[in-house]
Amino acid sequence: MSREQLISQLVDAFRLYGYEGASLSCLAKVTGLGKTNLYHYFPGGKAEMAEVALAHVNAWLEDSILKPLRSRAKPADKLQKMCEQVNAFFKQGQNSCLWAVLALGQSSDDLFHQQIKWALSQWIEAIAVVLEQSGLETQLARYRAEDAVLRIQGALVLARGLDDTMPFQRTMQTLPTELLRRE
Amino acid sequence: MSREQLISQLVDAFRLYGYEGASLSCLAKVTGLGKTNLYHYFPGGKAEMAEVALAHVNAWLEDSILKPLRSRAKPADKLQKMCEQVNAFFKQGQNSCLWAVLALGQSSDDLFHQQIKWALSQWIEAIAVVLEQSGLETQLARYRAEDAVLRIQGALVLARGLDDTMPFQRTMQTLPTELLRRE
DNA sequence: GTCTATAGGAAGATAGAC
DNA sequence: GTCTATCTTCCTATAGAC
Repeated sequence: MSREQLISQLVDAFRLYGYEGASLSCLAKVTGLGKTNLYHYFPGGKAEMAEVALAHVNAWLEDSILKPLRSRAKPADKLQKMCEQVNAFFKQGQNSCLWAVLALGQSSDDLFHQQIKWALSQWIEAIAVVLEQSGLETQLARYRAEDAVLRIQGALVLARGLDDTMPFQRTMQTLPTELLRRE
Repeated sequence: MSREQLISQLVDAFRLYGYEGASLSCLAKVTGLGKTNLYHYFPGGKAEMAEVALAHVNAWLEDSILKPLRSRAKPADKLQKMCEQVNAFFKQGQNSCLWAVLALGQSSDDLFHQQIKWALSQWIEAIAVVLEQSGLETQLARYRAEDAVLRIQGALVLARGLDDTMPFQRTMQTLPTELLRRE
């Protein structure tokens, strides 16, 4: 198994069970490796595993979301692409978001907070730029960009709370036009 | 200290540290009681403490949100009142939501899932009814009601992730008019 | 790299004195 | 009701053989 696959499994485990809930026995079972092996790959222990998982998600953001948003395509197309990528990454709403899980689960002064803050900020900023390109006023573009990320996060919470991914899927469908609407 | 105060402290502890993160030592410190005393009040242990905390939040929903929404006041006023209650309950976005913390932290087949699902469903349903009263078509009313709860949850996630409560406060301000808008 | 074995501590929970 | 003491289980982490 490649290191990429391994990290991907760690991501899945952490977003399913949370940081505290994902014990080493749990991580060992999920990955199929012994507890000891996990320390071989990640000498820093559980904290390093979570940081690597977080870095993996942040790399996904950079490659699959931010880069396309910064391309020279049309705003509507870029937002459309973004929603498709998000929909795929979160498996139509079945997966929860590692940022949210770690942000809600831990106290505020933790290891991961900076990485999470950076990722969310970058995402919002990138969307805001796209909305400005479409002709929206700066302040409104920023509000709408925050609203976009906020709705994605909320839809993922609702998916788990209601055990229903429909609100997430509808949000992904309507988001591009809602963001670009005049008024 | 009254039982109400005690339970309120448990709610605070669970939504701050999560279910796994809130150890008995932690709960003992937060409440000022010894670990043993907690078992005196809640023989069912930590699981019972979390269930009682959840029941407390659900009672808040019923009293402070659902009851007013079902009153005979004007739709716009009822939604306005709801946002004020939510804003106060979550301390302008500083507190996170126990439903979200428990829904994201645990695996899906857990003890609390039914209570959370019930609460979110009731809330959405109550908002949908209000929006219908205001003249919105049934299906659209339901979508917007889901969107309302979803945005509140997302705003609370963002507040913790970005360490910034502004998106939450703006959401609370604009939500009533956004929900009622014609289009 | 992958195992067994195990250390050291914190977890949830209980017994029983006062 | 509130304490001290204690039990068992599970946790993270390490040592060391193969």
